Amino acid sequence: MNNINQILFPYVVQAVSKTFSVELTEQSIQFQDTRKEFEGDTTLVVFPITKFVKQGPEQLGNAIGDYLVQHCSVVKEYNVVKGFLNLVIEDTYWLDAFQTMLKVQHWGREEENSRPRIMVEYSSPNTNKPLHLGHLRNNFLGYSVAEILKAAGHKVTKVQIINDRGIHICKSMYAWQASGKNDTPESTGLKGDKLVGQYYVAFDQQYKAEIAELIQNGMTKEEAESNAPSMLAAQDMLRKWEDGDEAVTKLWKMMNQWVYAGFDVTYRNMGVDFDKLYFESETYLKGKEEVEKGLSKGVFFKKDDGSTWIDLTNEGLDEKAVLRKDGTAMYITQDIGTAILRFEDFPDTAAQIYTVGNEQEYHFKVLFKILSKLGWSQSDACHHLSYGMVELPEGKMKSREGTVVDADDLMDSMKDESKLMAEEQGKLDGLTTEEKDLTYHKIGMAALKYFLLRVDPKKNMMFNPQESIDFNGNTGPFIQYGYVRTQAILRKANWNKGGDMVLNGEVKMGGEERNLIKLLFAYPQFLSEAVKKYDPSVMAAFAYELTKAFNVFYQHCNILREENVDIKTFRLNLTSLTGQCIQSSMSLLGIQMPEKM
RNA sequence: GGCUCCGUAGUUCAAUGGAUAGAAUAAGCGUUUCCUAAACGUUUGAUAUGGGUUCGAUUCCCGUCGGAGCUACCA
Repeated sequence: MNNINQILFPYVVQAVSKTFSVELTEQSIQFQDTRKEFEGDTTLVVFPITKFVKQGPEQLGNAIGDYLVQHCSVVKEYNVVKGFLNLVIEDTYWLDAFQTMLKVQHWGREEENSRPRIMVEYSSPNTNKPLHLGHLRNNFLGYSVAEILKAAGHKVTKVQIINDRGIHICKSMYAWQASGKNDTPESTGLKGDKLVGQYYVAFDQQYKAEIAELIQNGMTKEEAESNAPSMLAAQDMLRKWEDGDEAVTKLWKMMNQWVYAGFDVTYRNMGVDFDKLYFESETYLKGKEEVEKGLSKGVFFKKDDGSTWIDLTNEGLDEKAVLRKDGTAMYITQDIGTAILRFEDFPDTAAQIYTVGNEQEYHFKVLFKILSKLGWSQSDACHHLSYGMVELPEGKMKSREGTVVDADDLMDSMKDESKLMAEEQGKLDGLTTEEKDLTYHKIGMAALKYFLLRVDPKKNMMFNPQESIDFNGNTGPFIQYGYVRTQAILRKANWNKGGDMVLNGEVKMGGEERNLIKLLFAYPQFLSEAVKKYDPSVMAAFAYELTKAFNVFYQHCNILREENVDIKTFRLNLTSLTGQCIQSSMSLLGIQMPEKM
């Protein structure tokens, strides 16, 4: 409910109480924004009230409207269409609201650190494969939700779990060693993650070939899969790694370094960062400990074969294994360890948000239940920020079929495209090469980030490499362009931010200005909805609506050419605040604004 | 088999149970002697299907059809 509706609420209650002697419940008073084809700023839906008052909707609407115009000073006039009471609010109300917004330091945002700490986990890629399109959605989402929570006043810690342990790492290590080539990122000129990824693929190919051969020699598929020499060698490596074998550990460290160095480049390009990293190689033992503790408390139980389980059948879930019969840790074991370690590292953490694909919804249900049974009450507030897949026209991305869209390549091509377009327009003449380059980057990333974030996170989305990313319409660059316009005007006016706002009552607002003020005033409502739903697309929609409203205003109202000084000042202030809010809301999506484009 | 999610213009996305289902793009037409036309205006075009609840259903419930995912001592 926005501010104006909060003001109106008691008057509506009064109106019904005084005219009909009926006390309304809170639920029966429903406001919504007035549709633009009708006159008004806000609309009371009358239907729910007809249940309490025996009157036709139109009659009732008129009665309430009359009362509001007489008793509530902000209501200027009203009209009733069917069961909808459209209320026109006085201009002075909006002008006052505008003044209030100008006085606030960062309009729309809450005071920093005024709300409890929330930990946001995102990214957490497999170290064997370079980052791809799906990771981009993950990273942009996680980063954006963290920024949104911050803007809403939360302390935020951005974390990532590095999956640097397990058989998959050993596969690449084995393949690298077996090739005997001693390739390094330096010797090949490849990014470290790309190089290691190649060896992971090489392993897979060799493994497949071995299986085929073994099957031909009479083995069943299952036998072949577990007896292929390369797999045996990788498993042997894993054992050695767990025993702390020096040579294996050294190789593991070296190859992990390569991957991280490669990822760092990609992260910098993406514009995301982390406050703290957790390494699976360091937390899985913690997980085992916590499971042992839970076992003695009776949270878990052992089966005859020695494996450890939890029974969640009473919670509507299944039994779930948490330790193998040989006592080794599983995926969920290390997640338990990591979660608890984080609660211990940051005792003021109210909740953890996990940005992980929706195929793991079951996993997180189980994890949160386990944490709760282990006595971590914060787990009730924990949230799996589940997002849908990014699909290609040919279906799912499959590395085997070469349909993986590489994150680095995609970001580069976005930048190239924005460069092409900018050069065609020639509006960046006069900037240095570095400035131009930065601008291309900002525009390309805006197109990509906005494309991935404007969609409801939980839904699968379609990405067509050839057609999807646009620079016109409902896109990042469109919004950037709106911002650039605001800045161009302010530059020409020699506008100092926070310059004196001299508004006298004579200022007559047009519909364009009014709409802009209404939207700006709604910023906090959009933000709180984005927080509630952990949904950046809410902010994307806000930035887009705001930019559209500004463009209409720009098209229809003179700003610099306005002769009346009061109106000109008013419009410059409006331009300034709009620019500020566009920048602010887009920064919540991790999108930066260029000064020119 | 069981469970979860999804199905909206040609296409990509919107819509706390509310008004004539919004945008963008594509296609057509128009706007620049004037603050950046990556803009603005305008025309055409959609709720998979059958029931139910409701004053009112894209939204909630049930069935059918279609798509995705989960249901590992994998991660």
